[in-house]
Amino acid sequence: MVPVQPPLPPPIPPGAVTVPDPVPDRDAEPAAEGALARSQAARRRRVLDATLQLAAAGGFDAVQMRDVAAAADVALGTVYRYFASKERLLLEAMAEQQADLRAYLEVHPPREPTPAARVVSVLRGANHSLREFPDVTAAMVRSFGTAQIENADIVRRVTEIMTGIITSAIHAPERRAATENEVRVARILMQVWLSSLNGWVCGVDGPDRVDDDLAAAAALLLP
Amino acid sequence: MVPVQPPLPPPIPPGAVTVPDPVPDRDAEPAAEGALARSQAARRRRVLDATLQLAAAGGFDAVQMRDVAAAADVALGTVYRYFASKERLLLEAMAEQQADLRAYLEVHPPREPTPAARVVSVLRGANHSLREFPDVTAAMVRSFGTAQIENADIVRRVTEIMTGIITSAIHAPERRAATENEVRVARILMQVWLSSLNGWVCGVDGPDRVDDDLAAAAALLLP
DNA sequence: GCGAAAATCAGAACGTGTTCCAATTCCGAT
DNA sequence: ATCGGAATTGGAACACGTTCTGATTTTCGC
Repeated sequence: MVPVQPPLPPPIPPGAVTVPDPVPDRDAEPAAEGALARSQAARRRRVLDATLQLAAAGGFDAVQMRDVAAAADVALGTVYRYFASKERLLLEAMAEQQADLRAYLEVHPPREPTPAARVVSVLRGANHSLREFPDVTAAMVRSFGTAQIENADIVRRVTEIMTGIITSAIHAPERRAATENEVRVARILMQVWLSSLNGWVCGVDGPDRVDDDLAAAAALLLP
Repeated sequence: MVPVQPPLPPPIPPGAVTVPDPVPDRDAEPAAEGALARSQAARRRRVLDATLQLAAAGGFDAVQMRDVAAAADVALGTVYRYFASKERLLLEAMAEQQADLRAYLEVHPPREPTPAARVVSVLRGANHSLREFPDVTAAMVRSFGTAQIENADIVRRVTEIMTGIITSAIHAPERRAATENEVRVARILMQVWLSSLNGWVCGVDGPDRVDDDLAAAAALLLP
């Protein structure tokens, strides 16, 4: 079992949190020009980094909005200008993490011969990374489980990314549209994944259970 | 599709909340004798009823501990003596609801000819009831999704009841031990169920999606 | 450069979950 | 009937997410 090396980004290299890269605010936006946009992107990034840093230390409860603001060197009100709630903040971080995983897998698709083996390989790799920062995972999964209507958009984005990752694994390395049935199976696997993660971060099951659940489901649902 | 009639208990007949039945505190405890135990059981019940009543009105946010205490005619501290947190309060209500469903199904097992059809029938019936009180469902599912380590026991209880309901449906009406494979399948279906409910209460999907997801999963996993 | 508009800041303030405490009431054994 | 201990009460107090406000700074079009 080759552990897919760096699927999820580490929650933060503990130094260098000031003035990171001037990426555009969200993925897919045409990179607004001025200095404002630049400093805003930097601020947003600092807030997200501070969030991950705090979550890595003590999980959901350690992500206190006043601390996030302080660590990001930003006023509390500014945090709320960028992220409408603590929940949203963590969900955006989760979406970013999943998007990073997807990007990584596009460069390093799984090589196993069968769909089931590929799916298991990808998800094991992801879980491996999640297990290295259990508190970050717990914070994100918990936010996911608490989600309200006002965050439906990010929740949807996260589930779509996860489903996309799984469908890609099903028919990787060939890149073609997924069949209707593949999408159904991928959705089920994503649901199993989320529920299983929830069971883990709640302390109901050990972390291995996540891998086991997914392996069992993949074996039953995929050739 | 015969909607299984009253699988989940209605959140409360809006009247008659004072001094309900003196059932023993939890299921399976030998009904302690004295007046103390009796009044305690009544108190506990009032608190749970008040919780459901408030949840039915406005969901998770409407269940405010001070209001629960007032509605149950009990001091705030007493609520916390019985339920260590708001989350726990809602999870215990959820466990009770699921236990009621299980009890109902023992009397009215599904009659369909195939395991898949029986499972779909049972879960559709349950969903039908859940949809009648969406705010109650949302409150419970949300508590489930937020669960912490200190509530691992109830979370486990709930998942076990749900899994048990599904395994029973798989091989109902004959009552025998479930095979290892049936348990695996039941667990996957339970996870799909929970995830799907989460998607519904988050506003990501419509309520029909829950039925659809379960039907699709059952079709893929069961004969 | 200059002025208007937007963004940010610092901090107060509010609501709700949770904890704590002193006073009181209730139960059960003597 | 009474005493001791446990349960309950009413309410204050605290923590943290969230909102609000007025002052200050930054950005951009002129």
